Amino acid sequence: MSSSADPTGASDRPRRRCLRADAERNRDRILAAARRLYARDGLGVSMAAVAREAGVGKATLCRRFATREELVDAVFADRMDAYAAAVTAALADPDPWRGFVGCVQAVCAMQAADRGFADVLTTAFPAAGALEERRSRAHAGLVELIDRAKASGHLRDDVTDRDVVILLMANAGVLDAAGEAAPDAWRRLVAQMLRAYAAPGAALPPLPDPPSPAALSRAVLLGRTGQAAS
Amino acid sequence: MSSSADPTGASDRPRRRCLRADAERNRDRILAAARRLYARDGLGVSMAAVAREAGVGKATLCRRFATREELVDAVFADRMDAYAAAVTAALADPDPWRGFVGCVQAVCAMQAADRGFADVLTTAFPAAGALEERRSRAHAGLVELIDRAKASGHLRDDVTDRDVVILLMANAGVLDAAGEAAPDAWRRLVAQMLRAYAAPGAALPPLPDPPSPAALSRAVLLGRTGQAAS
DNA sequence: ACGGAAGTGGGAAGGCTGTTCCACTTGAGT
DNA sequence: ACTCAAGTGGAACAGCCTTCCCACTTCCGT
Repeated sequence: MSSSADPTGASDRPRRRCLRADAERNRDRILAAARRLYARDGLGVSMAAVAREAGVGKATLCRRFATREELVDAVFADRMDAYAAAVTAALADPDPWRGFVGCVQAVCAMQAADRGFADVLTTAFPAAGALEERRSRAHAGLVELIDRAKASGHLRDDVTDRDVVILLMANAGVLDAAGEAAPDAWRRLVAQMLRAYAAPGAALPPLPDPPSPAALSRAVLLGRTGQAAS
Repeated sequence: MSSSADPTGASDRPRRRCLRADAERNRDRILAAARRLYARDGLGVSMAAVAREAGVGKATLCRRFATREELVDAVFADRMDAYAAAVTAALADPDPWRGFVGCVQAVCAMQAADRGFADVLTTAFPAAGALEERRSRAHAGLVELIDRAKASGHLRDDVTDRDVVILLMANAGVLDAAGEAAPDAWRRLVAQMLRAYAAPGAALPPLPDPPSPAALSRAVLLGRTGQAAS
């Protein structure tokens, strides 16, 4: 034990110092299963369902991730990185307004592609370490992006980063309510919102068509997929 | 029995022909309790909790309202009437654009005042008879209101009734995510959205201040009150 | 190859939910 | 007043979730 190379990394990490090979494999299976279920059904999925999907016992899941928060934290770390990357890419755009528009669209698209991520973006957990740290880093970039877009004159002066946070919350609501019956409703929301943000004269992407009346009323009639509100 | 006056009305109604006095009282207590709980916590409240709050047995509740849908239908009938009334009042305004703005604000305020109603507006139940009928009537008025506002030149031509439905969904999402930490965040969303709807030159209400960064991040950190998403 | 420790699954316990049944109470008509 | 059906609450049931424990398996270092 003293001469081993400790292949997985530092041994001074408080928990999960060095997992056995099969345990590591199970951990990955759990993460993959959770990612799949969360993306489809949101964060409400039960721990038991994740264990079932992963093909491991409930005890295994509970030991590896003591709380749902820990699991969520591990599952969405890379998604949060993608968020930060989108902000960084937008900052690299020579046209700040175009960067801002693309960034907002990209993040909202990420929410649409992953219901769990939509929840995560607007619902953090107090103790969620890694996730929270990444989010705040991305947020700082967003503030910078907004400042530059304002300076360019294409983003209205009274728009703030909180407006974007509110948009993310709103988008989550649309995704939740529209569900699969009107999977593109969110695009309409985002386009309208960008129109509100834009200073007169700023270039705007074309407004996508709204969902058909039938699709939207089907969405309303079907209601939120699971939980019937709550 | 043959000569009784049947005080409550027609005896040919399929269900609930004529409740005994104490039963009627219990029914009212159930409705009041449900109204209270739904307004505070949304439609996710369990039937058992409603029965507990009303001080009646679970069986009584289940007999009176066989399904959650039936209960919701009865509870929100009057709220839906208020919605229809808001549309009617807006139609009576000589300035269609002002009527439209006031109506949107009023309905979103109703959502904010009653989380259950916010859910109901975007989540109908297939068999919800009375409620659904009222909603569609109100919606017809909304379409009329939109047409008039467009004709007045103050509402953009490409805005449709589906945009308003999407706004209601979005608003529900903001209320859900912002919770009590940022109880006015929805006003900002609605104001921005109206800015997007407005044709150049249309009069707009002043943009309310966004929530403080602290309040909003507290909201994000606290997360959705109950159910943790889904 | 082998022994010990790390890791495993399933079952038990305890908590929710919604539903159904049944012995008792109570209101209302005569 | 008296009676009987309408109405009641609580117990019992089935189903889900989470948590914990324990006997068994599997890996890993020597």
